Amino acid sequence: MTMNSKTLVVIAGPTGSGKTDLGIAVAEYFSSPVISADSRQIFRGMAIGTAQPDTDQLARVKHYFVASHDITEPYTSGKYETDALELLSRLFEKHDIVIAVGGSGLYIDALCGGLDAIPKGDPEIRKRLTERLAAEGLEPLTDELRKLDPEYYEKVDRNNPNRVIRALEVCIQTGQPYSSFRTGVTKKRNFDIIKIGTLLDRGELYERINKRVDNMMDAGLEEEARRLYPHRELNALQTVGYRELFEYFDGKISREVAVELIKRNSRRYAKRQMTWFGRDETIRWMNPRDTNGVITFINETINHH
RNA sequence: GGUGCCAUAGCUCAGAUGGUAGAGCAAAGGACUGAAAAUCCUUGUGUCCCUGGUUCGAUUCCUGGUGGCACCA
Repeated sequence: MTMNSKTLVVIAGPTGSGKTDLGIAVAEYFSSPVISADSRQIFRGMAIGTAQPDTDQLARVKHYFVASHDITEPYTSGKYETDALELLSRLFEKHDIVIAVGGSGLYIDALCGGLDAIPKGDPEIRKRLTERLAAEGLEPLTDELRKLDPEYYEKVDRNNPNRVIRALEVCIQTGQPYSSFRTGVTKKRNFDIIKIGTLLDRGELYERINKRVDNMMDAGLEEEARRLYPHRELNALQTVGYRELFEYFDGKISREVAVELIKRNSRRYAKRQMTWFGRDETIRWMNPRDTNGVITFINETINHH
């Protein structure tokens, strides 16, 4: 039993499973702020498509990392780790419990376990590699990776351009193999972590996702996307809900098809999230509607520490 | 009512001159260390509409039915 111990309650789960509402309820109960762990809700101007908490919810509970950054500002999981930890240490001065809510598995892992200290990628190098990928294909890049980092070459998914380019850019920039920076060590945080996963029946989750997309369209997602269209190349907009509408704006698909694709891609995204979170054995899966059960679980867990 | 065409995976369809079948999409499973709502990998058994016949053997050919579509009345 440690006095003054601090606890981060993480609420994770697939998109559309009710993380936001549960997070608000739990935060209100503990009078805690919420820090979002979501790589897209962090941006301004994307409120509808990324299902950010609504104005009423934002008024009830203090939120961080929601609509806090401009879409033109490149953001990464590494920066999130730094920013979130710094914020947390300030919040823990006044709160014993802080709630983290989000669906970006890598961001949550960065926050809870840390990323290895790998130098930030140089945008120029990445740009060059990306151009080479477009011009020459992937093979010359994997060949180069074999020379610069044979160890990682053996284990990397060599069909995955993002992985290959990331490794290469680190090798080129630092002159050292990418794998030499990878320790796989989980950093110890100076606060306790309770992870809760929002678990819904697959059929129900998919129904909710489909319905939520219709609601987004009713709420003006198309207009939101039109405002963002000029920035369509930005990473922030490589996002379900916008890409499909951009295709519609380009006349490549009908509006109806775009909506169907948003639903389908949201479902696929949810499935990828479930795969990611399913690996995390520290997550306690609970019914997102069972607010009291979740609060009870949190209280009991804290008292046991 | 008549004639013709069609009926195969959740959907759209392909195919075997008779030896029980395969594409696309959908779907499912998985990977993931500074792009992560991104990116990538794997997975195809289904009364081949029903019934009877021919045949060693029928989903394939033939009879009859049922359903759909088209045209003619």
